[in-house]
Amino acid sequence: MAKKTASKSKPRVALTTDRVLAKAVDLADQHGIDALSMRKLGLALGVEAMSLYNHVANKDEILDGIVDRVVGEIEIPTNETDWKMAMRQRAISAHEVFLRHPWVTTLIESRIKMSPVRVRYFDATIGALRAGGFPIGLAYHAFLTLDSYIYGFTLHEVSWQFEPEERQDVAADLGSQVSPEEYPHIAEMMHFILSPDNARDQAGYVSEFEFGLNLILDGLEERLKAQ
Amino acid sequence: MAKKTASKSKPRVALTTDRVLAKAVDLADQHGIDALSMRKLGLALGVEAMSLYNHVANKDEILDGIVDRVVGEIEIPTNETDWKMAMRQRAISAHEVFLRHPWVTTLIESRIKMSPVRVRYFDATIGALRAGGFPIGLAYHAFLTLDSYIYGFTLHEVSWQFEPEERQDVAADLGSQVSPEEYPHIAEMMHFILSPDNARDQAGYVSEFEFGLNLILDGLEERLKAQ
DNA sequence: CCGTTAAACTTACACCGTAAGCTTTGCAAT
DNA sequence: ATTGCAAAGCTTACGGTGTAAGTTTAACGG
Repeated sequence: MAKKTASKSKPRVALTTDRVLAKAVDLADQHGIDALSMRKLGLALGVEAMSLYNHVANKDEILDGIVDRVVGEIEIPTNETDWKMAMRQRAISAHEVFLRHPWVTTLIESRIKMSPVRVRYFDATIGALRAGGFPIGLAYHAFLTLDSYIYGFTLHEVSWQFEPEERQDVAADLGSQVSPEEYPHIAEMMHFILSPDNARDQAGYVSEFEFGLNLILDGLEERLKAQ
Repeated sequence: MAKKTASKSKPRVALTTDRVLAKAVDLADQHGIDALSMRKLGLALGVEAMSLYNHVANKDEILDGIVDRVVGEIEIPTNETDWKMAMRQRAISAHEVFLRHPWVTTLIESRIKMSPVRVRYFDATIGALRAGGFPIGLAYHAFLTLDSYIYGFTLHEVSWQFEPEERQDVAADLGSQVSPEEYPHIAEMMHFILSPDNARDQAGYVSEFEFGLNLILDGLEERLKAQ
């Protein structure tokens, strides 16, 4: 009963790259990406910071890895539906995923490392457009336009997300700086945003996201027909 | 010749908040936003890091300040042209400014502090849309859609900007990972992007930016008519 | 039972933002 | 001209960061 089973105090549950990345996503989700440091990540895993380097090369690899994991959550277009439906589903899925992991939007564009996950995502998207009759040039433009909108909108959205009570403070702070005489249009817009008329569409930002999304999809359809 | 005019070695050219921010923009432009530290900024101004705190409260105030300066470079819509022209000019101006200061795109959405500069920018934009006949709700949606696209596209663009020789390496690296059999659409798209056919439109990304921009503007016009 | 080896830990370094306290500078009032 | 004082500089220090280098521990195959 000596060595083999002794000192059960530390079973050492075998760290893996996967467990490291999963915990990193957890921490980022809970405390924001800035709070993700090697020491804190180690702590959360019951390990010293330097031990992490046995499973990842450096912090950049962790950032690449967690972005990749999240991108993997986005539903990939299938060829079973028409291109417009496929693109809408993809956009909405991406939007949802990014809202679930708000820190990704600020990170994703700075992580240009290609990975199988992202390559597959790109390929499926372009493929759905090509299957819908888009020439390659138009498909490329369509992809760029859609993704720019998705990232841009979501980035905007997560940056301006406040807790309900916070929202009042922010509005008040803004209101104090913005005299309605000097900036009538801002005042009008703020009034509109905070009005029940606008709040009625329940999820708030959701319908706002879909406004631009539908607009772009309709526009693409037109460009496609004009070919 | 004693005290008063002696020791001319250090004229002490009087640091100001303005000089601090201007130099901060310079440093960010030259070496990226990550290289902007209080110590390096002080060094560039011939001053110790802590002296900066006599002119700015903290680093966040510097970040807010330099974003504000850059936003101030964007041309504000005037009421002399129709809304579509005004929006196009604003978008193109913003795009140019962001390319001049690539670090801003990653920073602007995390700096939600309102300032006179930004308030004026918002107000002028909404104002141009209202003057063009947009109801407030549609103006708000139009603003959100356009800005999402502008930020999203530019963010994408600055992240994927490479030096000419680098471009080859990246393409090669990507090519090695992407077998044309496995990912035919990616391969096709890469071929298209690198082809002279696409490179012909000189500035490359410019026409790509304007594709989506025109698409959105046309779509907004349609929505406006449908009112 | 022991040697190998993977994976943990420890220490150390250069950087970061900034709080607290000290020193110099230049102007205003005497 | 001298002095007083406030503004704006400097110095030191603390707790944080990523990670290079070296050391110890634990698990497993022979």
